[in-house]
Amino acid sequence: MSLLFASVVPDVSGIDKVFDYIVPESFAERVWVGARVRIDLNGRRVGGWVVELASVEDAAHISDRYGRLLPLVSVSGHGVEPDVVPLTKWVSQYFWGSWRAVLSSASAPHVRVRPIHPHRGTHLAPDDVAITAAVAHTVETGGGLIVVPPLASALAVVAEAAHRGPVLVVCPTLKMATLGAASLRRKGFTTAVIPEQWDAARAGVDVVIGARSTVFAPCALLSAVVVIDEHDELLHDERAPTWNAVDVALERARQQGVPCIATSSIPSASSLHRWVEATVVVKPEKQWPQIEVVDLESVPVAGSLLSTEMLSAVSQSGGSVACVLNTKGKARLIVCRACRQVQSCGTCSALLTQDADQHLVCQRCNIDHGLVCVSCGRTSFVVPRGGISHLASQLRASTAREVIEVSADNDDTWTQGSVFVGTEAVLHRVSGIEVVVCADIDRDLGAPRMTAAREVLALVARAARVVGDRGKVIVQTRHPNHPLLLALGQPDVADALLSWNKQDVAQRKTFGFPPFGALAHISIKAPRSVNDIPEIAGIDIARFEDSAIVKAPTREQLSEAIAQLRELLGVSLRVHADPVRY
DNA sequence: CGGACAAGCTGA
DNA sequence: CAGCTTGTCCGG
Repeated sequence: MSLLFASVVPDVSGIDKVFDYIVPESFAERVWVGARVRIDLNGRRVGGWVVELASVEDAAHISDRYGRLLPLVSVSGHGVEPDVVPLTKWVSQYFWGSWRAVLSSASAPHVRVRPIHPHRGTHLAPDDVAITAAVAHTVETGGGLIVVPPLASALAVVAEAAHRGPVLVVCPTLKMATLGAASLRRKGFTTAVIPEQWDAARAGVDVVIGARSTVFAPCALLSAVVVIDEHDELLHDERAPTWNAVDVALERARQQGVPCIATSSIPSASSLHRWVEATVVVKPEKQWPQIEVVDLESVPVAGSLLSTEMLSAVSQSGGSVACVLNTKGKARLIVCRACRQVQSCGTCSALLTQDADQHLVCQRCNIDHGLVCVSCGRTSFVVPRGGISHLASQLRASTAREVIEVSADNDDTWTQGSVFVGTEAVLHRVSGIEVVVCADIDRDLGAPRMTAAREVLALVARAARVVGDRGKVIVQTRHPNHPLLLALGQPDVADALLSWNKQDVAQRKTFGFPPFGALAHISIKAPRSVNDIPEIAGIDIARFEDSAIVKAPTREQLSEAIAQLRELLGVSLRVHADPVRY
């Protein structure tokens, strides 16, 4: 007689182990690897995923180890695709997180999956010669990077790949995926948008498309994986394990023996490094909008952000103009609405912040100053938004057009064709923008971290996409000789950016930063502290208040060090693989 | 995670 | 030393 056994990962946080169960004969037909099941665990009924099935032919060998096993309670239905289960395990190991968390991100939105008849679209003629050639080249070499600026070209890459068979497409946002799917359907492809159309994706369509967790979605007869805008930070999951959809897409493609194609207008350092031999730059007629780099030193009024270029763009453009002024990293002031007093700590004079209960607290000496103004005792405060209101009022004084401040607590419907002032979020919240002005890029460029220039580049690329190739981006700075800004000012921006990018990659090599070394951010909960981190040979540890950055020459060495720390610190240790900022 | 159990602390 | 808190281990 043969017996069936299932290894199950329980869906309980804090348990990162696999447990074995007997599969009752009545379930045997309905259990598969990846299925959601219910199990008895230590007297509790909990959910879980089957990660392995084994049948034992000879009952004589079973007695001891298997004699005490419990049966599965029930089979709930769909969880993870069987062929994706090994991928989820790889992700949990590579990014130092729990298997359970990855299985959870990779699971179908419902356990009930309705059967749908497979439907493939008709194969159509390719529509862009340059892109056809680029895709052919990357497919031949087993995968690669295609540098294409506009979203339409990225979708042409998807269309070209989809001519060859079903593709899985990972986008930074669901919004982009939905728009992309609509455009591909107009071209005659069948699509499934994840997570909504999970069932259709399993049954079979030309294009399975969605945000970052789509990298785990089903795709019948998968022939290629495509990642759009591979440089985008949104492809990183912020929750532990902090996996990155590009790395996961590559591993999925490797496991399933299909090519992985990434597209970007401003490739990340790791992709440029990884695909040195398989990078194709596609050059359509016009790819980037006009980019103007303005030297703020030449502004007539000292300290003002109102350059002649900005004002003439405001007066000449018929459509909306967005002025972006990031206030990231600047201290947020809390000001009394009544007496205008800036709230600061009486003991150490540090600026106060507000906690979840609106209490004014000093983070330096950890004192709760209560709910009232430290000066007049009233309870109503305002948080001035950095220089945004200031810039808006200056603009109002200089133009007849309507100037609107865009902020988080202000979500009116906008008048088209106005001038909008706000943080980077303006680019996502206003439509019909013709001109973007980055009013003071030095605030972003001067951020004290290795990735500052890349973040600026990502901002400019986002602005470029918002205005389209006939719009205009104005970048204002006091350091027009910064290599990145010099590149942005070149007539052939695409070319200049690519060489800036390669130079940046070379510079990272000399510092041993990713992709040439491995980084992790670790945080440590009480009762343990950063002082419990020992020195480890070959590992660079930068200690902060309750966290540390760990750097190693290779990922293997870093893995070893983290295993060692896990052993020592246990559950007090939380690991963030490949921090986006450092 | 949550229960079991062991070792440490307190008070009459 | 009962009764409680705190910490560590384990689950199939």
